[in-house]
Amino acid sequence: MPRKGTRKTVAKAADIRTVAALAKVSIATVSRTINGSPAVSDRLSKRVWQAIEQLNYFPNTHARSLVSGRSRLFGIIVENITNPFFPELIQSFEEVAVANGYEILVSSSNSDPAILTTCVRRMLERKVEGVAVLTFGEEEPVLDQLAHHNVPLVLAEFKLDDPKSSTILLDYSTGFKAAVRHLVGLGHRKIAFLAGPHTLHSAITRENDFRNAMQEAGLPVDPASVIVCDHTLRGGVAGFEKLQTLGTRPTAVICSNDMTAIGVLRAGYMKGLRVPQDLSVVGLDDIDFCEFTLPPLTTIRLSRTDLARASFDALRQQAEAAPAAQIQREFLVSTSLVIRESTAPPGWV
Amino acid sequence: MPRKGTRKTVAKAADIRTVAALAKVSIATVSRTINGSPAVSDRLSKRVWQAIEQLNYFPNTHARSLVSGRSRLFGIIVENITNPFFPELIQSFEEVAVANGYEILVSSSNSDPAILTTCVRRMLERKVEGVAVLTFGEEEPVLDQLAHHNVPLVLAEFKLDDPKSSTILLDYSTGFKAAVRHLVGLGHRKIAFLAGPHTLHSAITRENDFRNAMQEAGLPVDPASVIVCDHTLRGGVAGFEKLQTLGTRPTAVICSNDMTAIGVLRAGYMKGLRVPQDLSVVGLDDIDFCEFTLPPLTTIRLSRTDLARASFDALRQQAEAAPAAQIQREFLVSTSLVIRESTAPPGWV
DNA sequence: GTGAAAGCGCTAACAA
DNA sequence: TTGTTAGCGCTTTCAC
Repeated sequence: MPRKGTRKTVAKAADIRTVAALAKVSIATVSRTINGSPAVSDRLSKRVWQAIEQLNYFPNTHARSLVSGRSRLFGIIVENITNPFFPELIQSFEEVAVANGYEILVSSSNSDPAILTTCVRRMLERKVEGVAVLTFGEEEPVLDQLAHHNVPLVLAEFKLDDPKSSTILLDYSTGFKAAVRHLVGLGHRKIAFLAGPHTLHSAITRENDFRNAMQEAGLPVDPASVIVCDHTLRGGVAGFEKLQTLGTRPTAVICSNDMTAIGVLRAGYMKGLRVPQDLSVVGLDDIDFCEFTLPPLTTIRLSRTDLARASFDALRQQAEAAPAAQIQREFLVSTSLVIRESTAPPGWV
Repeated sequence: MPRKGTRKTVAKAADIRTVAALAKVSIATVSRTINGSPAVSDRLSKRVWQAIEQLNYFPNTHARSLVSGRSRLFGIIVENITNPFFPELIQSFEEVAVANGYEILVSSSNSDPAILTTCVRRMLERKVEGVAVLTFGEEEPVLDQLAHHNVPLVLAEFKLDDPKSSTILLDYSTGFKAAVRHLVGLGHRKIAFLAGPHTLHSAITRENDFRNAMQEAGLPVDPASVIVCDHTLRGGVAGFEKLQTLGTRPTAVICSNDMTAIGVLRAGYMKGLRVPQDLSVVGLDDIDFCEFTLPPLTTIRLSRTDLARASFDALRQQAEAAPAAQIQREFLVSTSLVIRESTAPPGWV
């Protein structure tokens, strides 16, 4: 039989005064105890903790933030949560943040400026102490608004002329060079590139770094074999089809991200083309799934743990540094090649 | 040349008093205007909005929450963010929430009670107005703590004896019956099941519903052909291998979730077994990726939009209902079969 | 319809 | 070392 509906007059949750009363100290002492101030005697501290325990008390974050001016909240804005790279990135970011006593507010912009504006607004209202903008896109107007409100920012691959902002530079170059070297070592000469949309900073950087790597290897880049896709699986399928129409067929293709590469894998399979025997495929990101594609994908790894870590560190420094302190405003995250089974000598059996 | 370091003495962000002063009204009027109180004359309202615009003002959420006792925050706890189902679910939940003026706090528990406890604690501190616990697991102790603090709760497939909690029931039964009927229609008689871990409520329910569907179809369930996996891709691979050792080989297999099915697809491919010719495979969830597996996966669709929507509605009702109001405490989310290319008649060419 | 004033739960400056 | 007290920025009575 269900309990009666009386519910013992909904006891208002314990507040700092309740604790103080029970511990027979002032609220200031309770506050100090909670915040680990050294200026509290063991005797009182013990009494306070006991009272806290007994009342199942925990402080009200809103009150705390209001008076201290610190929310211990960071925002993170990603581009597109459908690309597995981003959930994985958020996950890493959250882990670091929570481990360091911060909370996170997540938003995905889907590259829609209107959505982005709302996100930013919401974050501003919640008084975030910093925002990691990991969209890799061009959202400068909105960023200006954040910068305007003196919110520390960390951007991927983009520098804002604001002392409160930091930048994470991604060294794709290392990864691309390794990838090209790897392919050349296998005997490939004709290497195509499936690029990302040119609205993304990262896509442009990646394409440039691919070209540089090719140049360094002394290989020409056939303009027709650099095809702009959109970083989605579907886009990879389309890219593969364009690849097939090329007069001189490349024996290997490097993709601007893993989703594109997975699209190529899939389209290739549907056309009866064998990877890696007929075509070697290289991705970029190293999302968890790469291990399980058919065949497992050779890819340029962009460590999301490193990226998350760097973003967090950048924000934390900005948030916690003394006003005039000199802080690190540029961070470098590296890439490396992970060789799996989607690459082999051309014509290999 | 960079601007000088003076930065026009960091103007403290505008607050309600600034707005009131500029609009030449009292702060009460500003507050009323912002909150859409009808008791403000058009004349003043206009002045206030102008001032707000001009100052680029927005209210401080912490102050608001502190005084009103309402945070407009919901928490959502999911099990494992590596399974694409969950990011997709979070995404949907966030959309509904934001569209309705709520914010969300996300946590993934990874089925670790310690992590869960911290999550709950953090959510409590932020004064969430409700938590959606979509872990499908057994975290009753922690839930008790939430319930204890009078926080509205919505749980998937689990009923808590607390007036502040609601339950979302998942009708897997419809989906399983459709799947079995589909397979039987194709000519299958030996249908195996790769179950989820028995620590999850949902896994147990799914297994039961599978058995019921089989019974209804008049088909026996060979105990050996029900194999417990763990809802991961790796687990699916292992499950497939066990399947291969069975004396009498099933011609079709239904999996407790898509990741398991994808594991089967992959393992099958490595063994040179053809799907669907040699083995029909059915998943459950219908994650985005199903469309792109090789071959595209036939699956029992559990709409995450519906699930997110139901969770949100449940929480909102709890949060906003008048104290004594009668509210809906049970929600039903249905499943349906999505037929793609991983199922075919046994031995079909 | 509008304003004055009393807090929401907490931190931090100041006194003791 | 401890306590008193003044707000943090806002909503919400209660007068007018």
